[in-house]
Amino acid sequence: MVRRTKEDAMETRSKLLDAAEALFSEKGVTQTSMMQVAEKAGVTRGAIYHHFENKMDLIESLMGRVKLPIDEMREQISETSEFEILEEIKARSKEFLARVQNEPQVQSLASILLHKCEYIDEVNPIKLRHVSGRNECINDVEGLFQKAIDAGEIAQSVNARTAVIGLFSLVDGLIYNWLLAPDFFPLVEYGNTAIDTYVKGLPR
Amino acid sequence: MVRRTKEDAMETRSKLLDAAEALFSEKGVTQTSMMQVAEKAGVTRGAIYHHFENKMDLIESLMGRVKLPIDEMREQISETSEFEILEEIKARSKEFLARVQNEPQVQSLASILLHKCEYIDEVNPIKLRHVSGRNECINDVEGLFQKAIDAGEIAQSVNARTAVIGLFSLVDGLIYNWLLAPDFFPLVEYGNTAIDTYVKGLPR
DNA sequence: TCTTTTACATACACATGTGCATGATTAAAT
DNA sequence: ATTTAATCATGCACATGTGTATGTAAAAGA
Repeated sequence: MVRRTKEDAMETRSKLLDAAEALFSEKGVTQTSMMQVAEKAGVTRGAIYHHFENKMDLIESLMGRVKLPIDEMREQISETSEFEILEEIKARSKEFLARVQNEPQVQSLASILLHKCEYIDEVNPIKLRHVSGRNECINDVEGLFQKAIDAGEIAQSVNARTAVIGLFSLVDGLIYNWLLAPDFFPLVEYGNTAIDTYVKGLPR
Repeated sequence: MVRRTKEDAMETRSKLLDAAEALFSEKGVTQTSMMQVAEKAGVTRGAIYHHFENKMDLIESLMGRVKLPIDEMREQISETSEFEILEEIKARSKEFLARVQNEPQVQSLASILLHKCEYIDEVNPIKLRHVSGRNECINDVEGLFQKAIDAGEIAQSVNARTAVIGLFSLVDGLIYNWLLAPDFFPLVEYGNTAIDTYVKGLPR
């Protein structure tokens, strides 16, 4: 194969990431070999090891090129207003579900994160990205809940941290179960109802 | 090694299952080799292939020897009463959480199911056990919610199926996140509050 | 134009895992 | 007491995957 231009190189890199993303989300991370990724991308293994150090590095690049819903949620929350905070929280949570359902790439990455990889040790970049992003977002939303408490939208008896973890678990669980069998229920429709139900159940 | 009695054989079989359970939940299914399982059990690979066909069969036996919370939930639901149905649902859900938190073996299996294996194809016995048990349980609890609607405990506007899926997703999400980092929050305490909040939010 | 470097392809060495066949010893059956 | 069969241990063949070293042709740089 001849040497390509720099733009061509970026294209092969992109094709490699696309191939890996598709194969990982379809067959699982450990069940996919570098050989298969290369074949799907139309190159040889040599190309992969030129662009990436190893499979771990490939995964990191794969996760890094997309802004996941959890990251977007944090940005939007930082510019939230002082009124109708609970409505804000609900809206952000619903957008989260919508992105997973409607954006194929987000769906693939979520599938990899939730079902197609093994969380082995703390060094695993997949787990790191998942957990760190989650923890920071939980802290942010906990702040929102506290503001809602201070503003009197919900009762003083509510513990902000408990409320966040319940909400996040609900969202995670919805996505988890939906990805397990997407035909089983409509994510956004059922999910939005569940979010409304949960928030409505918080003591006033 | 000398030939042992039949009881000894069952003990080695049991030791193999224990070793596999510990290693799988610790390092992941694919990252654990038959060699490592054998070593941990104090035997050689030959012993494994005498008792089990392959790794898949080993996993099936491992999952089969324990009654998971979801199975117990179904049994208890079948003998439920006609009154205070919502309380019944809440109680069963909380028991579910409590078993995961308090019983080490249940915790290990839940960890394997949620974090330490890859859901590849439909033939995978792990996925099969997880999904089939869940679907049947969801159907049962859906019946319970319908009874609660008919009994006037919650409004006619509630869709039983939507309500179940929300509740199950909440429970799954709580366990999922707790297993990810058990020190992050107390499962039973926060989980019970979340369950109460969700059920309380259902329209009356 | 000449040199260097990039972007891969090719090939090799090595490690690891699986499945099975075979062997050895003794409990269990007759 | 003899035979059978179970319970493992041992060893081999085979496949698969990884990482790297090397080769090569063209783009990039001087």
